[in-house]
Amino acid sequence: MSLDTSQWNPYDRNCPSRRLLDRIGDRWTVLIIGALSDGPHRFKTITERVDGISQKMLTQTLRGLERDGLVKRTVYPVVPPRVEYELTAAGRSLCKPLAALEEWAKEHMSGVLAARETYDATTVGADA
Amino acid sequence: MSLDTSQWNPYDRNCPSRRLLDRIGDRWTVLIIGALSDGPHRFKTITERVDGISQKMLTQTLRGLERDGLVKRTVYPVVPPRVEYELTAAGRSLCKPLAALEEWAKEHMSGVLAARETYDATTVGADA
DNA sequence: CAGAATCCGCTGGGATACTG
DNA sequence: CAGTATCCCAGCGGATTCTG
Repeated sequence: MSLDTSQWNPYDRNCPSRRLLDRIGDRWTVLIIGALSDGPHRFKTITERVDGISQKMLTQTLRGLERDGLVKRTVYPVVPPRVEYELTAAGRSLCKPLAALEEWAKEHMSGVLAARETYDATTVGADA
Repeated sequence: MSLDTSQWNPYDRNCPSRRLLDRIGDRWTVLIIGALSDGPHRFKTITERVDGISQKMLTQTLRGLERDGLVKRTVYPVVPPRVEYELTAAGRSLCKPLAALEEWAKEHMSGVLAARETYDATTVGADA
């Protein structure tokens, strides 16, 4: 592939890679990619897997991912409509990094919770 | 450490791990952790490294990271003030996953850009 | 079922001014 | 230098309604 990664620098406010980082770090993107990591799924299935996502945000995020070439959208001309979403090769390559993030979150959840208690207890003076 | 990760599920809207995922996927968190990955740094240094971040967001994000036990804040009682931020052990464990994300973004930037052009060209009908 | 469209509140986040 | 405090706007994103 011979990719020149040196030309992209997310630490520069004007670099497109910063916005890409925004997208993939997006609250819903992480979960949607995760939900699609085991194969193609219908719109409704994703809604169920990603608990609490609104239909608007799901559509919107999927469109963005499709535009970025990370997800492929397939419409089956049947009634009622059947639309399936699946990761492209690029999309699949995102699975591992995002899964790692998910894994990190789960592993450190209790530690973070504990740290917060300590912090909040130490930061006395905010209460009446 | 024997961590029971099975109790956390970010796909559940009420699980705290979803919010943690939000935090670490945050636009600024990724860059700030990255900026601190090579050692302690002063407030101003981070501002310069993370191009375009406002002092408000830097303070706010750093406070959140400190509260979560990912960053340690050290104040040197000198004048003018000198405050250094450094990653804790937990914070350092986040470096690799986030660096992977950054790396992914840089590697796939050009592909994504190309995909967008194709998509936008295909999606004719939005104009005029 | 899959989605488009609309209304709208909330807050993320920038700009600016002030302080220790 | 390292913040804190305010003002304020844009847009994220939820709820609801309507359609093919």
